[in-house]
Amino acid sequence: MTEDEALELAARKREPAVPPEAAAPAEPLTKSVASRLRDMIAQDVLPAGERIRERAVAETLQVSRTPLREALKILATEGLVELYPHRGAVVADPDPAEIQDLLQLLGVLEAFGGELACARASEQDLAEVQALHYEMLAAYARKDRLAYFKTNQQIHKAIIATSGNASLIETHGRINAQLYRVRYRSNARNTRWDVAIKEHEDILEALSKRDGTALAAILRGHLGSTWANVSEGLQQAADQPSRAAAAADET
Amino acid sequence: MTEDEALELAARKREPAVPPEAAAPAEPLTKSVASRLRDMIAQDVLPAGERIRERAVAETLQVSRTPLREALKILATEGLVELYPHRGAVVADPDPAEIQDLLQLLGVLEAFGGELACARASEQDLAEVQALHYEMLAAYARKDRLAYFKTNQQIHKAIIATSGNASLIETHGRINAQLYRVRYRSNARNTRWDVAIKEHEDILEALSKRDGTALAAILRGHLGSTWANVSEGLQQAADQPSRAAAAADET
DNA sequence: TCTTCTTGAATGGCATACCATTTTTGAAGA
DNA sequence: TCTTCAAAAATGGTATGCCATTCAAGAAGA
Repeated sequence: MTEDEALELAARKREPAVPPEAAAPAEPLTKSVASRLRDMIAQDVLPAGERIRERAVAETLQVSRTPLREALKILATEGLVELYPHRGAVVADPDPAEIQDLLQLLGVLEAFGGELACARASEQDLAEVQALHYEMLAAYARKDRLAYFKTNQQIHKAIIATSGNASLIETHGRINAQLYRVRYRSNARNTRWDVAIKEHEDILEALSKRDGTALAAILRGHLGSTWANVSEGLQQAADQPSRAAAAADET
Repeated sequence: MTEDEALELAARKREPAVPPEAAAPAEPLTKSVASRLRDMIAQDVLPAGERIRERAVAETLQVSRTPLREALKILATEGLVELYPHRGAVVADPDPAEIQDLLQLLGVLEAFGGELACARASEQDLAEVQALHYEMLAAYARKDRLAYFKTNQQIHKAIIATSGNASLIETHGRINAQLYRVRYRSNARNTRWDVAIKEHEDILEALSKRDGTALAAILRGHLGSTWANVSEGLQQAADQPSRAAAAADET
């Protein structure tokens, strides 16, 4: 990875000669660092609870500490990391209560988005969600959990996007990001897959009928299933500690 | 102001001799700069749409550009300023559509908070809200718009706080901050003061009865009144430009 | 052997310096 | 007088260095 990034850096420095498009505003380093950190957190490259050492991570990412620190402030505001004065940053590790709070809030946001979507969506928008739904069914048929997870996320994102409320879209994205890791893990061991599929059928039906009230109710409850699965997973993890936790105990 | 801040700075540097309490974690500069900027934006010291010159503002605040820039990243994430690559930061200036989106979202958040509050609030919590309500009535009786505004904000904040959902509290605060300026101005010219009071009576009644459904409905609609007043104010401003805008035209 | 204190290494916080891009200004030409 | 272009000033972006605080290791004492 380090080599690729070095090449990328070199490419960036070469560019100024002939900018392909004057419209390209040249994204600041801070922003791209923030994106990469988000990915690293989502993919557990930076595991929850782990301390982020500025100098080490800056070197890994081939940037100086300044943009890294600015990116960390952003992630802290987004709730993905926590900052302790003079003690550095650690990747946020929400406890069950926080996860439940986040899921409930997300449910409320999705319910609102669903209502608006029913009122404002174009036929094209509805067709796109329908298409994603079929893609998800395809992943389900193949028992491809990863594809299922991603398509599922896309569907919810698409519904929110068609709400047309920019602040809602923004806020939903933020809350969702805080839950990404948890939901990803939950998806991997989901024992209620068929239930989720059924709920999605209901979601699509309400949406195509433009029944905002019904859709809102379904969406708000939909994450209840997620919570049931997540809390079950957490319980299981508590009873039977993972290898990682056991290894940590050995030190 | 510069002198006070210089003194404050000196005080900060003197402190390390004998820390009064070891429990005081010494707030980072970035955080306090962010707070001050938030205040400056809320109070129109930094007017909406205005460009923020890093070097100038840093000097005013008696800090270097580093913590200032970190603070700006935070405010940008919060939606209070907008960052344009290589072109700097400007104070966010939401247009009517964005304001309406924000108000609707805030309404949904408050409705959710109200539901939870009805379910979870202690008698003590309810008593506190009731007390704030009477304080607000006092301000209304005195036609003290500023006191009314602040108490009003406190009431809504208190209800959300008793919801017990940390993410909701956080998110609500953020959306509310984005609307602070607009609502402050709106309050100053509100022609529907009596309507707002009536709605607050209803809010208190539903809360004391712990009727979550009713409270949610009222709170969600409550901001509709705010929107009516805000949009009326914006319309008026468009018809009859303010002195500030006129002065700007002269240049 | 365990506890406590001291000392040094490591880390984060902040300021400063330099570079690239953008904006402004003013001079030349139409 | 207006437009265009070029040079310079200003501004934001990034890297680096120094300082204060925290953390870790080891020595001294119980």
